[in-house]
Amino acid sequence: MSQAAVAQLFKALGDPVRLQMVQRLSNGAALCLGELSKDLGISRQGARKQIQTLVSARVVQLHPRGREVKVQLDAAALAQGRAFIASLEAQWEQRLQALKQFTEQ
Amino acid sequence: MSQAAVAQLFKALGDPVRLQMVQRLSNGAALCLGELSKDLGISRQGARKQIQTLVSARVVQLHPRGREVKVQLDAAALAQGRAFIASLEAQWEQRLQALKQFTEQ
DNA sequence: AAAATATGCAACCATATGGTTGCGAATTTC
DNA sequence: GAAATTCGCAACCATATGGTTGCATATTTT
Repeated sequence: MSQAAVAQLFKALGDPVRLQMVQRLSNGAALCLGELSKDLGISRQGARKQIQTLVSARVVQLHPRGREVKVQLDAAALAQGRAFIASLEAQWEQRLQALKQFTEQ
Repeated sequence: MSQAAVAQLFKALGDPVRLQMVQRLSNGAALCLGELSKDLGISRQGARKQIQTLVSARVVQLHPRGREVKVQLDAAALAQGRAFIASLEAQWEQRLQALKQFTEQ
């Protein structure tokens, strides 16, 4: 994944409302737009815009089902985010190791 | 960590310039403000504001050293971000398992 | 067919964000 | 002590963002 794509992913997760949505989707059953928009303290249309942000960042996918639209979490996005952080941590560890060896010399 | 803190962490990582800074810090040696601000396509003061965002999200710490200020990555922040995503993935997996069992019945 | 439900579209608004420039101050270096 | 380096502060600007309201549309349900 490109730097820009990773940044967009983290940006999408970097909002309390969107983060709660993602948490709900990972927790429970499949939700439609209306259900996912409840109890967030904002209007349905406000929530809809946040969901669109998640769609654009590929954190979530939409599946129209008759009158309603199901929202599905894309676990691959989460995996990519976690992998990116892990790679940063690996480089950091490597650097610490090199520094330690230098000190011991 | 609170939801808000996690959101702030991801928000801090959710920008190309800041993400590149974090990558530089995990990669190489310790950098001062000026060095970290180079080759980003923006001014020193522009970069300084982005660094402040990283400080506020506790991704990075500042250590004044005479005339210059060293910027240090806080690996704990990365770990917390990774842990949060991992917990989401765990819940997701658990849900998939439950669904699978239901289908097999 | 009428009513209820779930959603979409668009305009609008206040504030946050990412960036700039100009200038001053502290610390090294020569 | 003068010059160069590194940084801080503040004002300013354009655009993005997070939210609202009003209204239209498609699908179920009764």
